[in-house]
Amino acid sequence: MADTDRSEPFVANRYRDRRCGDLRPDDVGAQVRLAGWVAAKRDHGGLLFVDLRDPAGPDADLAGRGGGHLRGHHDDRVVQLVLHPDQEAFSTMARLRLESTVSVTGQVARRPPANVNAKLATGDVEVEVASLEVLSSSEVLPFSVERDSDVGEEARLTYRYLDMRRGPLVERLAKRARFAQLVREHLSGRGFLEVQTPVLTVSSPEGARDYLVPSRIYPGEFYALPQAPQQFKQLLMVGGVERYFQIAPCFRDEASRADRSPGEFYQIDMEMAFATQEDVFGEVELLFGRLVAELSTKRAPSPFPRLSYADALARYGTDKPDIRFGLEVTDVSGQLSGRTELPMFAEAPARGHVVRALRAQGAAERPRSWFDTFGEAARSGGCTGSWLQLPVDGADWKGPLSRKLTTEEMGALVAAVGAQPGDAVLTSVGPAGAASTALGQVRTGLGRELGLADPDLLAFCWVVDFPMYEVNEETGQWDFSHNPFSMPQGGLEALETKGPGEILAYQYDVVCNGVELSSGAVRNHLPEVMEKAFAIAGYSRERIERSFPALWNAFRYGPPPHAGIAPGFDRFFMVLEDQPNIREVIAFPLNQSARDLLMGAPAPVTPEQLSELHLQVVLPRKA
RNA sequence: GGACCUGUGGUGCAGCUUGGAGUGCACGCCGGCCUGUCAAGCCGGAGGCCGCGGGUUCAAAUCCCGUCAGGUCCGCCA
Repeated sequence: MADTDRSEPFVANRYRDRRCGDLRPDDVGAQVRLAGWVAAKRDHGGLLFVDLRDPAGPDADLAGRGGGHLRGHHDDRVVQLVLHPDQEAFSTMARLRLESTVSVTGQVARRPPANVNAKLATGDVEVEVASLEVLSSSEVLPFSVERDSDVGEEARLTYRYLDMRRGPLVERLAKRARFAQLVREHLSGRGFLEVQTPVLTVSSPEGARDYLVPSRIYPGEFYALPQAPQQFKQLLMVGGVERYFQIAPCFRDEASRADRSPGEFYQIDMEMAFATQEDVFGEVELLFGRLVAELSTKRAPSPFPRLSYADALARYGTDKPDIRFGLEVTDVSGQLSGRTELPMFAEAPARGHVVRALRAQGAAERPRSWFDTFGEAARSGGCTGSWLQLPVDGADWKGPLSRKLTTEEMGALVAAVGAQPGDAVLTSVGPAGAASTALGQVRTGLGRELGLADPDLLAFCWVVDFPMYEVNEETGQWDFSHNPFSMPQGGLEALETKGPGEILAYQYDVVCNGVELSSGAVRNHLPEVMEKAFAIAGYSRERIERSFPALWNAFRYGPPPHAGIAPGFDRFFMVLEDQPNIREVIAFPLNQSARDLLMGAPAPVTPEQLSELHLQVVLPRKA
């Protein structure tokens, strides 16, 4: 690769005139000055070896491709120094702790053939130290900075800078930087204008909890950090920007998950004027295709397959399916409900219920507790879960259904899902949406446990036709199921003639390997349609005006039809890098409880600060 | 808001099921020896409120309750 170009900006100074990791046999005989960390010492009493490590260069993300898989030290950044006891430097170095920083001068020497270290890029040479300057000394470290050492995450976050020195994290940060560069280069080349939008804005009544910032000059008033630049990007469309993008900071005061950073995260926020859903899909497939091609060795089939929200739920039991493997949920309503005497199946159609089944591969001899977990999951979704365990080695059929179904019925069920000896068949009876959910959880678990998914595949897919509304469990009222600014399919006519539960939206997700990467929509740019759409969710026109004054007003002055999407930047990169959690791709992440173990945030402030902001703290009463 | 898992010298773990002296492993740390190592090696040593509080018991790292911290999940995330 072009790593020679990348190391070009290196400038010699009083600390160093070469990088440790760059020394090669060509340099034998040269006088060099090197600076870095003492990564390892091997003290033979009459001879002292030191591994001197550079800081990570601009091509740190490439380090892993060479010797990065080797155990030991930071092979691409390290060179061996040799010190002899007749020098002043010898005793100084012998006393110096690991991870102290030094600057040394010396001569590059060829190693004797027997002592070449093939694991080091610099393994053919070593530096005979002539002089040593200690630049800083390190105390005993809280944990080993060795590349592959096993360190708990709590310690890594508390001493994030030491975690970085180990190597892999900085290599990911370097790759993340290239990821961001590529996004900018690609989208700019496709005619998208990068615009930065405010971080101090107004609280929005919809969506997640806001982070609030008290105003000093307006007592009792607050800014809010944006959950996403949603309204700003739509205003840019009204303002005549043809295509917009931004690697946008987003702030949401919500609980975190392994794939969801607490507090703050970034989105590749995009919006296009005079554009359709198809236009958005086309641009995203181009962008993602390029990102994968240039940053990953995995395959990403394109164009991305599409499935409707209803199909995703029915076939995979989730709206974010991992389509890298089969084991799809099967609708067996027809097979069983008419034929069996078992009331659970027989009466399903009369209740408007469906019967769904899943081939649980290799599950025939799983413990009772495993099946009970499934049964409990089905019950909590308002469904009835049951199962059938196929015979193993000529033994009996097992599971509740083996006692309740006839041999013919069991045969039909087994045939319907394609079960084999050693498998089990799980069934779920209930409302169409819910019936597959518990089965989908089992499918996901089996996929992981049995390793059914191809690890070299990035299986993107579009999930389209999300419902516009759903019933709020608490209030019983119709709510927007996703973005309230989405255009309903069928427009005003659909809103006026269909039941809220029947109306679909031009609302879509892009999913990869079972992870939701992004939501997007064709926006509702027509005030009269908007008014009707909000009315169904119980919003008066006055409330729209009050809640979204800028957008409401702007849409009175000729808004273009527009559509967009906002792929999660951190999450996409996490999937691309196969990282188990999102903190691994963030330099200074908050922990799961939204606490910064390094800086100590959040923290109390002084009474003076509170007073200046016209705030009083009222702590919750202890229970 | 809820569920589950984890918490043992500086680090990573084992010990907990079935209570019996802080018992063990690897790394690190301190001291000594050592001229070709490269995760150097050899010898010796120090280092512990078993997260914290309460309970059961003759006796608790171990069992029970509470609490704090970290993680995973559900709710939540338009």
